Amino acid sequence: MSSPQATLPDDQPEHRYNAALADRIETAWQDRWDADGTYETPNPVGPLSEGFAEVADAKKLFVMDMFPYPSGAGLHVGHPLGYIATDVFARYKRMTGFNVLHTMGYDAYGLPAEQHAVATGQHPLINTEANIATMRRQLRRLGLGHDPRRSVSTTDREFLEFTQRIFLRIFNSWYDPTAVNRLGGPGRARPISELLESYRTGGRRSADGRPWAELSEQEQRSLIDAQRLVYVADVPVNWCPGLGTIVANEEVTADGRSDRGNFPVFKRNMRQWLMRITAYADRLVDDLDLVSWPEPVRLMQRNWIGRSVGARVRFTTAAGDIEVFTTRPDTLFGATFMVLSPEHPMVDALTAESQKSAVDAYRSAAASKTDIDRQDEGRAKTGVALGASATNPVNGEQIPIWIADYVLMGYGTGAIMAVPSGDQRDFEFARQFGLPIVATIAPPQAWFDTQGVEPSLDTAAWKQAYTGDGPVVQSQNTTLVLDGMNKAEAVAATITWLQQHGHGAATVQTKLRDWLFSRQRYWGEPFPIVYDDYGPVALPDAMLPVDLPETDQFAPRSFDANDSASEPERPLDRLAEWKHVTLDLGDGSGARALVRETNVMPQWAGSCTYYLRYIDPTHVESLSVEENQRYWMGENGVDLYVGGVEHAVLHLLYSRFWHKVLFDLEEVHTPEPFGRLFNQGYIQAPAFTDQRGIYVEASEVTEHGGQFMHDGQPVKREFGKIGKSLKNMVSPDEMYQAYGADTLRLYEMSMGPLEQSKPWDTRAVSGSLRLLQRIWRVVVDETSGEVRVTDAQPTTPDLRALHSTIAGVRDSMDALRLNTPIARITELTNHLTSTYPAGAPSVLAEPLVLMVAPFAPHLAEELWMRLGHTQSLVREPFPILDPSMLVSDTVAVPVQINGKLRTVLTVAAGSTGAQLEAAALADERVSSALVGRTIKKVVVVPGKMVNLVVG
RNA sequence: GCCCGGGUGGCGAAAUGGCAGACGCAGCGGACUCAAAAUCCGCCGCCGCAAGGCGUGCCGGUUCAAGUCCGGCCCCGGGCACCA
Repeated sequence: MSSPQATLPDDQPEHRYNAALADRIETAWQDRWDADGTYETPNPVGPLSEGFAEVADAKKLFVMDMFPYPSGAGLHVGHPLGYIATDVFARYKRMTGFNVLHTMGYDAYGLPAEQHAVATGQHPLINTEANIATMRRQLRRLGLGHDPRRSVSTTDREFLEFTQRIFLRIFNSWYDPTAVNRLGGPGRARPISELLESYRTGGRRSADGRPWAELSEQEQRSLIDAQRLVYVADVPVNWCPGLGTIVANEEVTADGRSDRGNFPVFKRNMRQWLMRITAYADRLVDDLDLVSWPEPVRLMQRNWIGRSVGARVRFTTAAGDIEVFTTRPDTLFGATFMVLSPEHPMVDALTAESQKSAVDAYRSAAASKTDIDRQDEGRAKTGVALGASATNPVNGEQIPIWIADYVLMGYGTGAIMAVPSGDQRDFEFARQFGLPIVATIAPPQAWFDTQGVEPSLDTAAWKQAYTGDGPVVQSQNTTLVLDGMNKAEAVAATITWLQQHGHGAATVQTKLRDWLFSRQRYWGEPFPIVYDDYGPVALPDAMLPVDLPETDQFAPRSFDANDSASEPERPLDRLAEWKHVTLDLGDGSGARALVRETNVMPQWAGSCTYYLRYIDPTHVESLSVEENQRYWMGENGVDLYVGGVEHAVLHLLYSRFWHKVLFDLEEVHTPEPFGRLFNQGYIQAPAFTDQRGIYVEASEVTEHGGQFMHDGQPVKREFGKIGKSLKNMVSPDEMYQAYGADTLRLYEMSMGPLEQSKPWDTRAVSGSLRLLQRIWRVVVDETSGEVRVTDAQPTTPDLRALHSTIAGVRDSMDALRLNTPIARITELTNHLTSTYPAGAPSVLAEPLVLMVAPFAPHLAEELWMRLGHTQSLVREPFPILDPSMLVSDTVAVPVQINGKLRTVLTVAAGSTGAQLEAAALADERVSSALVGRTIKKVVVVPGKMVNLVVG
């Protein structure tokens, strides 16, 4: 693509606003802002409280960006989109009287730094700190108004201590579903000491009913540990011996191998740390009503948690009870068979001798199938009968038990009752294998009509299952009569009956699973946990932080790639002196030999609660100072949180979970961390592929007559997310050099709606530079450098232009519609430059400068100073709208005939409907169009429009 | 297949149900200049000499009036994978 004009001709006016001048202005103002502490925001109390008295009456505003991972590649122009938007918003809010907290941190634990360390043998901290320094430089050059004192990294020692401290709060808690929480709803986390006390005093007993005192120490510890919000359990994971770590589903290829290294991956159970996020499933769903977030994100979280209300039903078999989960207990009389997942633990016990070989074959076929294979199978149902039956609790019928891979072990109980008349998958399965289909809900006439089928309860003619509502039929026994009820009534009646007869109970099922919290890596937060003979023990807060020990071996131990039984050996396992310690935990046991936990926390840990660090960045004695936290979090938490939609589920769900635990423990005081969320779009850029389909460096591609060429060869243009992988990076550094930071800021904000993805076009940046040049010329003479504003009085059209701009800008800022205010500012600028080519009245130039300040702060500060002000404009009041200035003597009123525009009348403001109608009819273009036609109706909206309906 | 977005000039985009295309990029014409750059002035949806007609993915509907509301479909982007 064409490269930006880095230099401009030599003979341009000496004081023209160009890249070189912008660079001088921007650098100077950045230095002055730093020196003056312009963006330092005071806390109510503590070390950062200086100056708070001056803003004590202002409203607070806490603005946050999703903090970045400090990548080695530095920034590209896609990164700052959200950062500029929050900065524009924060600057606008400062100018409208808010005390604004805005800073930026770094989410610096993570895999790329570890892999770099493995490759180079250099400690990841060295590389991480260098990357942070680069990003800080690039962001500072952008002129972001961040409080530098609050800029933290998750790897800072104080931050590490903070993260470990929160971990211990969660570890030392359990979830009491019967307790009333601070919002008055059911369920809250309570200190583990209260659970212990309840056992000690006899309020609770072990599962087998023995009192606390009769339990062994091991039994006591296990009983408590099993109920913590952080616990150890065997869970199915993707174990990759070749890498020596567990890998995520998305890192496993379709043929069951690791993304990196292409090693085999084995699904097996392994002891892992988990966080009990499922305890909060209901509140995580319900409290989405408390936040103003984009509806799609709330929907994604609801779907991810996947709450469905239904019942558990027990079916008896010769080998014991099988429990199923169903959302449709009302259709129980239509359950004509049962399907287990191939991995269900009771399959072996239920399989008849005659079916053994078929079942084994099906099971191994299902196990070896990849997701891709299953997908290719399309809709055809497969399965094998076990040769056993179960008793349907409502009618005593013996129904056959099958296994099929459409039933998943990971959801519900891994077993379903199949109701083919009311579930399409069960219907297809029944048709495939000739199983009975019994209708229990009578479909309406309309349904049969759309099917083209004669209405009948004889399902032989049905083409598909009926999943809708309708009167229940064929559903009664001696103690339960559902016939005639609707769906909701029948669900309730069935659940009551199941409970009374001991066959089941109402339950809520979620898709959400507990959060796997341990990683077999080096570059993460160590757990503040040691083990004694009975299990894990929390370190006391006074022993925090647990620092990462020094080493130069950062990779986990890898094993023979096929050794599926191998056990992970983590980097910290090799550090025997660190791992084996003698400590006095202060619990009365004295100094004793203990073993440290050698897993580390996942990268999510650091991003869960970093907003609390921004509030009190140096504080370590507790999570934060309550007065500061209550001030900044207010009623609704962070006032604006901006980031990419890719974090819609995981980060935001984990963060909400931790916050809710801390809320229950009265460490924080809002039910939700982020009151308002905004997702910015991506910046996309052209990317080019050669004839082999390989990406080529986009900056080296040239265009000749509509044909894109690279290295003499034609290449194909695509569009994609800007970045390294598509070789279409555009660095902000290039933009600073060619245009200046203010132009880059203005361009990114003017590209289009913030939430939309949009293509980068370096050529179009010049339009933003030209606007800033015109604003510059409103104030400064390009040749002499003299300030050229005048004392002239503004005219009525001037004031109308000014105030319509004020109205347009103010209207859009709160909603983060940041592209249209720039258009309004452009209009005002064009009005001033064409009306006053030799210098505009200062009463117009000053508000123009103030309005552009959030977008182009350096330029605005410079002009403000040249206009004679000695104070920074950062806290100068934003121009205020005088609505009377928008009132005009005349208005333009469109006249339509049959809805089509015919003319526009200029009439006196406040004309009545009758006057408008008369004026319209008197218009020549209207009357000529009306020749030979009759007016049937006249619609007049006074001040707005006239529409003549003619025959 | 399901869920979530989105389809408006050559391009990025504006538009509380009330003048479609504000503002900008690119382009075209003119002024200034020896020339160019910069700047300034003007043009710039499509068809048509014009009058006028047609235009917001497609087909219908509601309305005096639809880019906007309703129903159905098509295409593009993102997410999920038989969730009982």
